[in-house]
Amino acid sequence: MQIDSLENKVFLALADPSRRAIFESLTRGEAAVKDLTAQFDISQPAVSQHLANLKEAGLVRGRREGRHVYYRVEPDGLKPLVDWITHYRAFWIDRVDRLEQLLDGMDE
Amino acid sequence: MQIDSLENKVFLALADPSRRAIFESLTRGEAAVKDLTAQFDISQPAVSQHLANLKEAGLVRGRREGRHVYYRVEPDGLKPLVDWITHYRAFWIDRVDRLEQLLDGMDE
DNA sequence: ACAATACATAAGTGAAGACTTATTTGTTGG
DNA sequence: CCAACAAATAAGTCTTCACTTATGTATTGT
Repeated sequence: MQIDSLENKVFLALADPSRRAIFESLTRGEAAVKDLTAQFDISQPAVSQHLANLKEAGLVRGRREGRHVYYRVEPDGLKPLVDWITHYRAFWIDRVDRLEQLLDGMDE
Repeated sequence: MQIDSLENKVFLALADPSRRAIFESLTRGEAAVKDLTAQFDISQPAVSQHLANLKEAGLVRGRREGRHVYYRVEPDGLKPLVDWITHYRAFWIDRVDRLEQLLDGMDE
């Protein structure tokens, strides 16, 4: 029994193709659950569950307007993912830098 | 029955915390299966299975040397992930740019 | 050659997860 | 108000998956 970090939630949320497809759709603009349900070949509850998952991961935000709930992408939602990547990317760049330094030193 | 794309494999591979931990460990340097098994609290077969998964996703590469198999990070392995992110990040930046253009236009 | 070491594969198990249908909860138009 | 619509939640099913133990496959040292 372990609390999952936001980072883990983001990775888990994006691991599912349907969820990524929903997220991608939302990057093209706000949409109500109804619209998303029409757009994909899964039931309305499935869509709602995916949205709840994305919301839990901080990737998406819901806004009620009358009978509809409009979802939109949360701008900083991908930050944990970006941070994770840049962290390890930075490591490689650092290694490359150090390699270059080494090579430069050998030139002299 | 559906082929899964490399993109999907990458997302799936990184969705598991143990697998991310193994990947992260490998960014700190090449390691044999034995070393990784010692490092984490799971069995050797579990480690091998995770490595096979990471390899299938193009995130990792194995090199046999005698009885040992040394694994290392595949430098371009994260590219699908980076591409995916920048694709949608580009969309937001574009939106921000257009918003700024609009605001600039209103100044005149 | 063979015992030992390192790793991979096989097979089984329990938990998590992605769906479904059925129902409940909000919210409005008539 | 209430019939109808929109979305969320409940409950059940079937699959996927992360592990385990057991076994197979390479590759050495002696």
